[in-house]
Amino acid sequence: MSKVQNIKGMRDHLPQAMLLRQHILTVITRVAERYGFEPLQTPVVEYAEVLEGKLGDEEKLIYRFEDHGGRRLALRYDQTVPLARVVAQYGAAVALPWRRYAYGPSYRGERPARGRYREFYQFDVDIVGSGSPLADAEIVALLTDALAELGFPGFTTLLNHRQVIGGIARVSGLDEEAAGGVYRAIDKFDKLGADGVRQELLRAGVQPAAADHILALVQIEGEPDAVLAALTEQLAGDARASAALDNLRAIIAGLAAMGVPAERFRVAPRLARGLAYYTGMVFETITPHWPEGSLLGGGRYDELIGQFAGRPVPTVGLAFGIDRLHDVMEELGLGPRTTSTAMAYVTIFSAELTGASLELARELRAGGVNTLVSLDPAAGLGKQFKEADRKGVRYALVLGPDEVARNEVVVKDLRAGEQRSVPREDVLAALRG
RNA sequence: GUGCCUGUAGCUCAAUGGUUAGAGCGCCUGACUGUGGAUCAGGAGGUUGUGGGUUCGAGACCCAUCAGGCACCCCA
Repeated sequence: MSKVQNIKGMRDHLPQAMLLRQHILTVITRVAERYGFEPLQTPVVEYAEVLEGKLGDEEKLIYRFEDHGGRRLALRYDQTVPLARVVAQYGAAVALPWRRYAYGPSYRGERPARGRYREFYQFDVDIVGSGSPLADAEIVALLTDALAELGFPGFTTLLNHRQVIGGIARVSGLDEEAAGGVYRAIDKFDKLGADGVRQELLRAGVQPAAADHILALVQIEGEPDAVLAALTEQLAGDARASAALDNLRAIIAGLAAMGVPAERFRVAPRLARGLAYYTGMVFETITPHWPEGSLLGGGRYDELIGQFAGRPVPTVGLAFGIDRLHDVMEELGLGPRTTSTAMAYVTIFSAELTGASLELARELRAGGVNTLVSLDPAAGLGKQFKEADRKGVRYALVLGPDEVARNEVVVKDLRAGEQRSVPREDVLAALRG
């Protein structure tokens, strides 16, 4: 193919997009480190068998290939399985509990759509080696802080537990085998409504009475305590579900104690989530501004790492979908509208004064001011101002013969359209002020 | 992976199967004094996503392919 083109479902991020993405990354990193999380980076490529057998149905989406030596390799599907590999591989070198964050691309061979790509970036935070409900709560508290700091309006985290869903299926007379289709049907509640889900359930082979029972349970809404109380009553006969509800109660108590506002989370028995490795609490964060999917999701997976390590390592974590956060923020006009990394543009008045301008630029940079300098001494000031303006730089500086003679610099605020002459030694202060 | 829709200038879009495919915005040059935006005058920019086919004639119709969007599926 001679065509100049990028791969389907994989995007180039031009400077304006990158500046917003970096802002998102900076905010989330700051929040994660505020909670004491530590960075980890792993390769994009893993041995195929590392990824296989952990993802259930989704395994067909893994990109696989052979290297020059005939080894079966795969592009990572997420950053959770690589984390499990690392924990198993380095043993006591990582002290548990371990709070880890990781940022990078993952790959899934899906049909691309809005907010969904074949190469996509996730920011993962996980707490490895703790089964405490405080760990679950901390993950949710962290994401709430991060989204609030990014300026997201009206987001809510829906909480559920794998064994609550399991209990609903069991109490309705279904075996674990039939439960898969039930989960998928339940998960579509917001999209299909009660009648639609009922039809799906019947299609999955659920008896009408059982379907009605499931629907009744799944539709329980209200304050977390009230929802939990109602579910406790309905699922009293199921020991695992009862334990799960106690677990959710402890997590919610933790959230309150950590200062997470009550309007930021709800208990939603209809939340299912697809990834096969979740074992405990599951959650996803939604916003009315992104109706077709979640901003991020996660949960507790107590057995995945054990598959590698040979010992139980309870873990809870989440993945921020950076591409989605970016798309939503762009649509809502959130975040900085920066188009340049530079704050100042130093013009060059003439070939003879090139040295003076470069010297000024060097001083500004030494003083911590991001500075762009003209590359064309032959260009008129008008053209240079235009370049500065187009780049979105706020200040243009002029150092002509008059300024040199008076040891001054003209500082022009391109946004305000005003300019003034300041003594050379005050330029840094003028730009910072 | 399945179905539907779309692809024309850097961007947003025009053009009944019929001359040399147009407009707005943007871009470049100049009017402009040592100065961006505003105004005016010029200018550049297209193998109509790509490859086949039908036709006297295709941007338009057909097939394939690539890319994007929507609905499934699933998910970040």
